Amino acid sequence: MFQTRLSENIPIMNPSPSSPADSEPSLLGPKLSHIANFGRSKFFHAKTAVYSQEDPADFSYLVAAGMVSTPRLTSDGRRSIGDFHLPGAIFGMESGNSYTSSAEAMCDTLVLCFARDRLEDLASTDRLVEHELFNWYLHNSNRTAWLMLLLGRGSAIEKLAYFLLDVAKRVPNSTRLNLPMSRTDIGDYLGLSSETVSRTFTTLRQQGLIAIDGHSVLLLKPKALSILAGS
Amino acid sequence: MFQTRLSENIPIMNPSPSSPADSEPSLLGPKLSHIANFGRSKFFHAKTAVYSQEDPADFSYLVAAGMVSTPRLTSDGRRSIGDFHLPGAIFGMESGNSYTSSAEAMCDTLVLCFARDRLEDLASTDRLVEHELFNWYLHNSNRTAWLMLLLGRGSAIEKLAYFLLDVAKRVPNSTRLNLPMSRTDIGDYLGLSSETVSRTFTTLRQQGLIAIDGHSVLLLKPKALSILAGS
DNA sequence: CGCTCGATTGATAGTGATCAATCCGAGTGG
DNA sequence: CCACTCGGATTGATCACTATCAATCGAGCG
Repeated sequence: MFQTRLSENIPIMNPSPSSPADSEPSLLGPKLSHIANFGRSKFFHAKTAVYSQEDPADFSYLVAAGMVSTPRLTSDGRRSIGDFHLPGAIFGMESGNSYTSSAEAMCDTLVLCFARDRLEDLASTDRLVEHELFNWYLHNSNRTAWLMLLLGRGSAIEKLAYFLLDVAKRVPNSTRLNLPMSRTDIGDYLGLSSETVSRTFTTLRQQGLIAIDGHSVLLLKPKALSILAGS
Repeated sequence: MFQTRLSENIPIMNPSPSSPADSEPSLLGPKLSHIANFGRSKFFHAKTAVYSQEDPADFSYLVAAGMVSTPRLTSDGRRSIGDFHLPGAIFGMESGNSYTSSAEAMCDTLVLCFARDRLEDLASTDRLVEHELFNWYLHNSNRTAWLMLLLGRGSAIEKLAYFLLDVAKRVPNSTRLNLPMSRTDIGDYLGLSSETVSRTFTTLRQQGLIAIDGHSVLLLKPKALSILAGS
């Protein structure tokens, strides 16, 4: 039984609604609802690993509820988080035979699991699967392009403003965000030290743009934040 | 006639060799040789635009010879180059209806051109096309993940060492690289100012790792460079 | 020959990393 | 129920790196 307390404010993905294939792309990104039909659900407690870097990449995953991060370690000990995957996001697809990052549940998390060869077969035979996957990748490459600009050129405050708005965009109806990850995790995502993340949060709080209560962040002035974020 | 002087040392893509579909992925990345059969060739002189940011994204492109950069401008005037596309690379695929970056030929460049709807039809009907496209995207998301780590955490010298090796990896048999782009372009790719790029080049030269002659760079100690790049 | 644009080099300042010292909250055991 | 502990968060002080401003150089070109 999966009756575990899921992190509040992390919405459950709407379970495979019979929506038409070419529904307009929502703010949450292209839906993977058709693909979802073929997954096997699997539950992970907070702070447990879904898989580890270098493991054979035999499965891909779709987040149904919760949050998964994909941290990557370099030989010299530096750490980078590829993304924080929210409900509706797919992760764990690799071009090589082993995972190039690990994946861990940030909070209690439910995922759908796909055997790699089976998903490849599906994509070859089921046009809808292929379509959803490809749309997802196109959408994501767009997101990462802006993130790269931010990583290379953005200041700490711009990075954090962007981060908050980006998360807000991906969870529906929410100016109150639950951020179960640590400051270090956010820093490893944005290319900042945990101290700078902390300092920048307080700056935003002092400017009245956000309110912080533990791991819950209230966006008080989203418009001002989006000006800071530069779009 | 396209008998124009192409930038030296920028190799022509091997024109659709009748290699099997599942040939091992080379260092240059997955081949798009099957897709190439369906493109219409088009030539661009150095420093001319293939398309502009905001234009309707009706075509995708495959580089046959030369080099194309995809710079992106923010509302506040900052600039970021998504990638330098070398022979064999595909660019201009968008999830939305308009290009989110522009594209310009760095040197005299030959591309193959694909109408968007036609390529989508092809991907739906031709399994090989779908396979090549998807492999290409998986391969690329891997590359961008490492680039993001570099952008967020790397020092100027690490970034430049990585950049040189990355280009070298994508052109065959070459420790002598032709870099037709400006220092500013390299900086906008790596998140550095043009001055820092220049200074870092001289540092690498003074350390005997590279030799510079105009826009041609000779990699004298690739091994030392790869240690610097951290992989 | 002189113009122009990019590259290089120099000097300075700003931003964020780093090192270090509390602080806080949750979990633990008495 | 309360002291204790431990990991993460916050705040402070300092330093290194790179952006920025500025000057010079050099090559290509009219």
